[in-house]
Amino acid sequence: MSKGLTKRGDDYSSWYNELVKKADLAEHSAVKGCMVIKPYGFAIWEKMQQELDRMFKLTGHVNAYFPIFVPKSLFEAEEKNAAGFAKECAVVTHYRLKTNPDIPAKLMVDEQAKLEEELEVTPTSEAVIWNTYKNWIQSYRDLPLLINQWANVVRWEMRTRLFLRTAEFLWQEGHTAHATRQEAIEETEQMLDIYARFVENFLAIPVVRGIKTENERFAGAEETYCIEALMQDGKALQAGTSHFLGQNFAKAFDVKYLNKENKQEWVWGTSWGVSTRLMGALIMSHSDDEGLVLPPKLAPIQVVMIPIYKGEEQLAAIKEVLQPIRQALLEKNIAVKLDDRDTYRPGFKFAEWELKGVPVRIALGHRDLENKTIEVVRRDTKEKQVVPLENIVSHIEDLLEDIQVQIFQKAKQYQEAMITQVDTFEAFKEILVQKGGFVSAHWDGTSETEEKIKEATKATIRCIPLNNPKEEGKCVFSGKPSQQRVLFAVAY
RNA sequence: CGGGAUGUAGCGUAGCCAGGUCAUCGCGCCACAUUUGGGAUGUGGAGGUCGCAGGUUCGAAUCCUGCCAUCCCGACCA
Repeated sequence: MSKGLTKRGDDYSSWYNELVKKADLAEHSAVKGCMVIKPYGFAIWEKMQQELDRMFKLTGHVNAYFPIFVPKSLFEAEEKNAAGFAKECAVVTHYRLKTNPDIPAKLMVDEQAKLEEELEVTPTSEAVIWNTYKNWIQSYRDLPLLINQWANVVRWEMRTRLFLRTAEFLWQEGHTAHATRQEAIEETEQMLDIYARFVENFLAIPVVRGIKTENERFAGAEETYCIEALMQDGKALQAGTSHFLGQNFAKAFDVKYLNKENKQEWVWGTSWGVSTRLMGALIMSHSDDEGLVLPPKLAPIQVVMIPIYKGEEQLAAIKEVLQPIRQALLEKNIAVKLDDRDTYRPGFKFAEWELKGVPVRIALGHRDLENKTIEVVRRDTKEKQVVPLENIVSHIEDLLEDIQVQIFQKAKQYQEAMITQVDTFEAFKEILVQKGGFVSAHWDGTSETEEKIKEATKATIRCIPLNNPKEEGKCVFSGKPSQQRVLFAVAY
C-alpha cells in the first residue's frame, strides 16, 4: 500500500483517480475507456444492486434480460433516440475472424463474414425492449408491464473517467408500459422518488430532484426527471434519471393495446436508470485526503478489528476477547473483518483500512485487556474513544447508525451552503468561478439562452427543481421575464 | 476527434536532447532475525521483450515512422 494520496485541494482530479486505484475499486483495462471493477469496488456495487433491486421489487417490478445487440433498423425506429445516441454507438459488422495467410498466428477479419445488417452494441435498450413489448402487449389486461434489467451498455465516449464516464458501464434500466398517460407519469415520478430515497438513505448523498430542460432531456422522452448531486469540488453530477416517454416508443414500434371499450390505443412508456456512475458519486461525496469514507450501509467491511500484541501468547489472549465480539457482530448482520495478519504492523493496518473507507475500526491491545476496554475509531471524523468492553456490540451498532446519519448531514450542509441565489449575470459568473456549486437564477425558458450561458460559463441547467416556488423575476442573461429560478452548475 | 503531455519491474522514478561498460534509485515483493498502541529495522535475494510494431545503424530505452493506452485542455456527453 503506497503512502500519500494527492490532496483534494492540490489536484482534485488526481486525488479521485489515485483514490479509485489505491482503494482497490477499479483500474484501467487494456481497452480504451473501459475499466476493470475490482472485487472491493464490485462489492460496493453489489450492495447498491441489492437494495435497488429490493426497492424495485417492492413496487411490483420484475427482472428480465434483453440482448446487448440491436439491429440498426430497429435502433433507428425512434428517430430522436437514434439521433441522440448515433455518435457514440459501437457497431458490429462481421461475425468471424480467420487466420492471416501472410502473418502466421495473427488473425484478421473474414470479409466473407460480413453481416447483412450491422448490429449496434446497444447504448440503451429502449429499441430492443419496445420491439419485444409489441408482442407482449395486446390488451389492457397486459398492462402495466413493469420490467427492469441489470445490464451493461456501451457508449463510445470521447473522454472517459473511471466510474464517472466509461465506454462500457453497468446499470439497471427499467422499462415500463402503461394504459394511461397519468399512470406512466406516476411511474416516472415513483421511480425518481425511489432513486432519491436510495441515494440519500444508502449512499448518504443529498440530491436535488428536478426535471431537465429540453436541451438536457433524454433523446426520445417527453420529460426527463433527474436527481442531481453536488461533489466536493463544486461540480454537479447527475445521479439518476427517470423518463416519461409519452407514446414515442409505442408509436415507433407499433405497441398498441385494446382497451375496455374495444378500441386500439398506443401504450404509454417510461424508462429509468442508474449506473456504476453512482460509485463515482459515492467516492466524491464523502471521501477525504486519507482515502475513502464509505457509508455503513454500503461498506463491504463495516468494522475492522485490529489486534495489537507482542508475541503469540498475547495474540491468542486478544483473539479470545475479539472472537466473541466478532461473532456477536456477525449475528447482528454487521460485516466485520478481523485483521490478524502478522506480516503488517498496526499503524500500517490503520492507514490501509482508512484508505479503504471502513466505517469503524476497533483495536485491542494488552492495555485494554488489563482495563477491560477497547479502542473504537470512526472513519468519518477519525474520532477515537476507549470504551468498556461490556457494551461494545451495541456501541458499534449505534456508532454505525450515527456515521450513516452524520455523513449525510455533513454532505447536506455542504450542499445547502453551495446553492447560491444570484440576480445578475456578473454575480452568476463570479459565483461559478469563485465558489462553484449550484447557482439558482432566473432563466427565460429558451434553449438559446441556455446555450449562450453554457458557452460563456460552461454551466448548464442541471434541473428545474420539483416543487420549485413560483417567483416573478428577470432572466439573469436576457432580462426577459421568468416565472421561477432554475439550478445551474458546471457538471461532470 | 483537435491541441498539449506522458508511457522504463507491482508503484514511483533516473537515463533520452549529445546512440556504445546503461538498464538507476526508492517503495513494494521473497527469506531470515529482531519487532508490533499510527504507514518498523537489519541482512540477504528475486523481479525488466525500456507501451507495441516497423525503420535507421556495426550497435537503439535513447534517433525516425506508425499504432495503442493514460492524463490535462477543448469538442462530445441521454
